[in-house]
Formats: sequence, structure tokens, C-alpha cells
Amino acid sequence: MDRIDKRLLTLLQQDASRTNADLAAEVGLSPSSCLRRIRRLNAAGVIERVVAVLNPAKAGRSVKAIITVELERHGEQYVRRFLDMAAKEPAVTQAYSVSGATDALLMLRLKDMEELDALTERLFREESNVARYYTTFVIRTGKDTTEIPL
Amino acid sequence: MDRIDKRLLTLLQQDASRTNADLAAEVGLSPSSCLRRIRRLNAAGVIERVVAVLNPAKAGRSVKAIITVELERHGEQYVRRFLDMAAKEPAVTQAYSVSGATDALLMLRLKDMEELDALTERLFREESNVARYYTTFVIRTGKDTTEIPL
DNA sequence: GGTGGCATGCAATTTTATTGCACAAATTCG
DNA sequence: CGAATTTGTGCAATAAAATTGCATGCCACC
Repeated sequence: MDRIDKRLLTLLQQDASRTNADLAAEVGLSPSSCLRRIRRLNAAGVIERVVAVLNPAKAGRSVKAIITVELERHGEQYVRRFLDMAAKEPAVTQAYSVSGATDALLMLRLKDMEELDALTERLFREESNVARYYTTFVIRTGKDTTEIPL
Repeated sequence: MDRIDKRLLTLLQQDASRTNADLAAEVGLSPSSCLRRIRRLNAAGVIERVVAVLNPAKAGRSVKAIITVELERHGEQYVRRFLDMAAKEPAVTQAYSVSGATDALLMLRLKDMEELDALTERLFREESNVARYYTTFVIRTGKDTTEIPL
């Protein structure tokens, strides 16, 4: 991964819909060379996938919420079980087990409060392993990107 | 936005590198019709962008951390100023102001601990408006997607 | 100083996206 | 209820883009 690869990755992280010829010109390569590099980065798994990113509001999911979770039993298998359950929820975009005072953190994309109610009902019902959970809402977004700096 | 648009958006959120003809076949449309729908979704801003998603480990950023921040002064302009400062940091992938006990939450993508040290030094120096902050690390990732359910 | 491996550019080829057009479906309006 | 208008569709032709073979150049390693 040399300087040119990094430039390409940065550009593709910002806009993967550009034509190969366009990218090639920007990094100073011929289209064929450029394409082969991108192919190589794909094959190597550096580029994991290419996806469309939607506007949340226009997709009808403008509410973003964060739930931190404290489990009854903290063993690895219990944490994993909880994460698996959370991951199955379409409204859950990120599900992590974390260090510190709580065990897990969920990031949610919601249509409305009803959806949050239904979701907490499913994830934190009586017979679940959840001791307590804290819900916070995102008021303002200063940044939200998938871009990884190189 | 009918049923077909939603199907297209779901497919494109999962893999935007597929050919138009391929997508068209899957949703049961002709290539031209399919293309025009995607174009319309782009023009309407429902599709905000198309990006390459990198493998964090292979891009040299395997440490994910979350910082919750409590500010000295909580006024809107102070919150905004802090978010702007945080947003400028390349290692910060998400920066939100939130409801509840703390004022802001940052999601980080780090190379190593040194980088975290340098970053906290920059964001939480003496003359900053930050009263206290809590750092937690992501141990395990159960889910991490950009996909918004429709 | 030679040699193998790898990346490059060019040009030809193939694949894919794009557009004009005629028609069908749905919606609006009289 | 039916005509008019808008909107969406498929087909086929065209344009654009990606992809490949090949010859050359560049390094790293003998």
C-alpha cells in the first residue's frame, strides 16, 4: 500500500461512484493501472464493500438513539448472546460490548418513539439478562462518516 | 417511493457495486426503468452518496473507542463549538450532542493508544470547555452497518 | 551487470450505462 | 364517466465505461 493506494482509498471512501478514468486522472495513473490497483485492494479485502448511504430523514428514520446496557451476568457467553439478539434488530445499526461501567452499547436508527418502545420491550423483557439500561437521544450531529483516515 | 424503490434501496445499501442490469433483473424491471429509478432516488437525495467501506484492521485502525463528554458550560453555542472541534479530528467518525447526563458523545477509530492520548490532549486541554470525559473501548462488535431499514 | 517479478501505458474489445421513442398505466379534471 | 395529462415502462440504438492482451520500463535481488 503506497501513497497512490492511500489516495485512491481516500477518494473512494468519499465517493465510490466516480468513474475509473476520473480517479486515474486525479492520482496520475492510466485507467488500466488504476483499475488494477482498485481490484487488488478489493481482492485483499482492504475495501470491504461499496454501499449506498441514505439520507436518514428521507428514508423515514430521523431519530437516532443510544442505549447503554448493564447485564445481570457479565460472562462472555452472556454478552455474546445479548449482542446477537441486538444485532437481529433492523433498527440497531451498531452493537458493541464495551469496557467500563456498562457492558454493551447500541446505536439505533428509529422511525418514532413507538418503535423504540417496541424494541426495548423485545430486548429488555423480564427474562432477559439485562439488569438496567440507559437511553439517550442524539440532539445534533456534528459528524457522521464511514471514512477511515489513512 | 413504492415497493420497488425500497427493494432497490435495500439492495444498494448492501452492495452498490452491482450492475444496473443485475439489479433490474432482481427487482423485475428493465435496465432502463431501473436506472431511471435509481437516478431519481439520487436526485431526490434519498441516496446521499455511494462510498467504499474499508476493513478497519487492514486500514490500520483496529481500535474503536467511545468518549462521553460533560461540558462546563452547556449552552447551545458551546456545544456546537465543541462538536465542530471534534468533527475536525480525522479519528472522530461520529460526533453527537446528546440528551441525558452528558453533553456529547464521540466515536473514534484509532491506530493505537498514542493517537488517543494525542487526541484527548487536543480536545480536552485546560482552556477547553470540557468538565470531564469518560473513555470506553469497544471489546467486541456484534453489528456495525450503515444500512437503514425500509 | 544480469535476471525475474511486478507495475505501467496503450489500444482493442467487451461490458455497461444511457437515451430516444412509442406505448401502457395511473391520475386528474371536466 | 370519459378525455386529457402526467408518469412510468420496455425496446433498441448509442455512448460511455470497464476490462484485457501485450509490449515496455522499473526495481529489487542475485
